[in-house]
Amino acid sequence: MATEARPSSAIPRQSLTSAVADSLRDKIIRMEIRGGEQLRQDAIASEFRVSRIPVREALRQLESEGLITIVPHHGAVVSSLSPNDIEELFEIRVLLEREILKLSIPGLTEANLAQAEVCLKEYEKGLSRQGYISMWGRLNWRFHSTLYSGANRPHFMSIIKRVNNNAMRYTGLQVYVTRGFERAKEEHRQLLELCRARDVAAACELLELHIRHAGESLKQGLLEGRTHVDAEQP
Amino acid sequence: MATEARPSSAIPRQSLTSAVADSLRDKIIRMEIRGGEQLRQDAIASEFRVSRIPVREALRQLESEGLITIVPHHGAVVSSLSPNDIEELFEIRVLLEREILKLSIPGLTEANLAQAEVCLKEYEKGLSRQGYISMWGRLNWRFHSTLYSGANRPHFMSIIKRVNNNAMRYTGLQVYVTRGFERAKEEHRQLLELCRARDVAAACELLELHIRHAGESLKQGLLEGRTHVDAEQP
DNA sequence: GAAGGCGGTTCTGGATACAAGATAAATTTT
DNA sequence: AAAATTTATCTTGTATCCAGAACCGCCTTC
Repeated sequence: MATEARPSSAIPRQSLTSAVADSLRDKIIRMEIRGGEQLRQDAIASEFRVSRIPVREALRQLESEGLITIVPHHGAVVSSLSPNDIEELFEIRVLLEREILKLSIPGLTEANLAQAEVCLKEYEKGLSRQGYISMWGRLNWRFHSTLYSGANRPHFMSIIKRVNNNAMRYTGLQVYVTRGFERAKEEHRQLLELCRARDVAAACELLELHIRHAGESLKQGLLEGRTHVDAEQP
Repeated sequence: MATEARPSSAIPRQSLTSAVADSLRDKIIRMEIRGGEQLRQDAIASEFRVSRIPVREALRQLESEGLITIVPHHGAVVSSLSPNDIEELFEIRVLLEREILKLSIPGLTEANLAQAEVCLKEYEKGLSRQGYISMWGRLNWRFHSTLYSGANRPHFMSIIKRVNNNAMRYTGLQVYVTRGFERAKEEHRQLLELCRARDVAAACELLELHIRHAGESLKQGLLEGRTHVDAEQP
């Protein structure tokens, strides 16, 4: 019987590997662990009060999600993205999310729209609190994915989620740097209204602008060196 | 057992985990392991003459690549795709590959074009042999990825590769069922010529048709239930 | 004094061993 | 004899342990 030795970072009931993976992913996305940082298996293991086995499996998973890079016999490093990478990720976002929104709008139910509305409402409350950046990222994803749910395209969603995960720590940053809350909020509301009106063309157009502009300003921020994101390696 | 190995080390070089992952991925794509089939850790481990640790890590990796599904305490199952899944994957392929081809053509070098030419030449030789289905898949990917290499978009490529991996076992099937070799070969040659002529619009158009038609006929094949093709098993 | 070996330390990679959950089978009970 | 329960067995999940590679400092040597 395993001692219920109150672990400091409590791991939920699922498999330890998944729990560790989720927790690490979260920390990376929240930028609690920065790009370029080394991930020591032993440190992570003892932090979560587990052995290194689940940690290693989690690292493998995160690697194939593109969040970290594993160099054989040297360890795992949180991958940091160059401005070019960022630009590319946002190109992909535009392409995929425009398409899925187009496919989704005809299938959106009232329940979906209401749920998106709830997300917007939660913005109001959550944004002033301390962890607002990560909160913003999470809400942002919930809002977008809700709008896409009418398409019923699980593979699309899986890829989009992955791309978003990779970009999210930087978008959070971008919002922080440019104080873009209000603008994003406004765009989201407009977007929801266009979806509600089933105006596919206008909604897709707005979404594209929304994503593209975010990408642009983020890339600018990176280029201006306002964050010491490591340069791309050889 | 495709492992040409002396007792001790079944897999040379790189980390065992990566090697196991590569080998398993290959077997799944070649349909040497069918959709729905259970993957027993112990069996895989003893097949490769390794312990279960690298196997488990490899399975995690394959899971996040979408090739298998891991059910906690129950094991890993090769995921099989429904006709709807297939259709969706091909939608994604059209979207991404059209875009990347557009981005790539201006940047294609003579070396790239020559390499694509080589792929086409190898078709001629390879296609009559026994393992032609997997050979076809591999060549197909090499040809396409060569044509996309001018875009310099690693993230695009990574996603496209992943989607292709998921669809590839079925495309092999489709080619087999419809005897589509000749048509595909012809389309590939046309595509190469259009790229050589830097005719972006026509090339993208042809690529879209190429992918879309493959998807359509494959979906048809699946719906007709002609899914039992014995892969090349000596 | 600088370059290059040389040993100790640390970390990752892999294997064996053990615990726990799940499935199948056999036994008991009604 | 059928259903339910318990037991047996198999498979997965996790921990502990060992081997080997990379890093660091020291020392030797030219």
